[in-house]
Amino acid sequence: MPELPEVETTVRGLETPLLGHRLKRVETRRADLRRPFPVDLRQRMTGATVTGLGRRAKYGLIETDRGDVMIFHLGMSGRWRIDPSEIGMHDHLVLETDAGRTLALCDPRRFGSVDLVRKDELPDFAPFKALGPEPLGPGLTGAYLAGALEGRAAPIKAMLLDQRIVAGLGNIYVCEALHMTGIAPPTPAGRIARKRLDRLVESIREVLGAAIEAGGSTLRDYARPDGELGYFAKQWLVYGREGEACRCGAPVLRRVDGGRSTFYCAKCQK
DNA sequence: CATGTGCCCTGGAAGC
DNA sequence: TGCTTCCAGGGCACAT
Repeated sequence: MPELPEVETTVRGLETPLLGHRLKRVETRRADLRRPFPVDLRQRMTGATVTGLGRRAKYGLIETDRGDVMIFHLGMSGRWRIDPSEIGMHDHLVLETDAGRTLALCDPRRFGSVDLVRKDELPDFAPFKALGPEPLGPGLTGAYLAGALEGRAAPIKAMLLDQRIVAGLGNIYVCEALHMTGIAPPTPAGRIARKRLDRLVESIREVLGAAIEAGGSTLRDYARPDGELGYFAKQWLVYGREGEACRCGAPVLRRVDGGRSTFYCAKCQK
């Protein structure tokens, strides 16, 4: 379930096996995910040493001493398997380090992607060009949101999922943040009072922060035999809880907008 | 430009 | 048990 917190946790989990290590083997096991793997991926990554790991929105970044950055997106079903007992049919990219560790990018639905760009050309990487501010960074403020949403008639839920407004929010945490703030998902984005936007920003930070913390705990025990990164504990208040009681006692409802489920409480969210 | 819709792909869960 | 249907964390192309 890769949203921003899981990508962040994944990137942190890659530090130990990758940071400072030389890649002695880089193998793609098919030609593409959402789009083709870079044709020179193997050539440019083999023999390179990983000098840094990072994240931008829901993209993970792996930097090498050659000035390259491998950018991965986990799509809907992607995850890195660490030291898998065997390589499976959905392990589409496999890295082996000088320490003998194996990392497999597993993505059954193949909605993910892998790109390779020069570090100094990162700002020109097309998918990054239009991204809005990081939700956990200094760029996301009530004032910024007020400006970005001014005059917009679209539902606040759709606006928060738009990566050009805020980069990295996904369906789960948008539902959770709107619930925490008490804003109804269909509310026209441009008509939300500034004060509520301030609180929305706080909720976004709180919800993401808690999820990253939970992911961190998951990470600490992820050294299970299969070495897989685990899933986050499902501690959501509305997401995936249709029919259950909200904290207020009213039922959690589900509606579908643009083909995606929205979970909310009609009593808490106005 | 702003907004809404459909599709990419597979597997797991629920329904019958 | 076995078959069918529904559903899913994202992003993008395309129509209006």
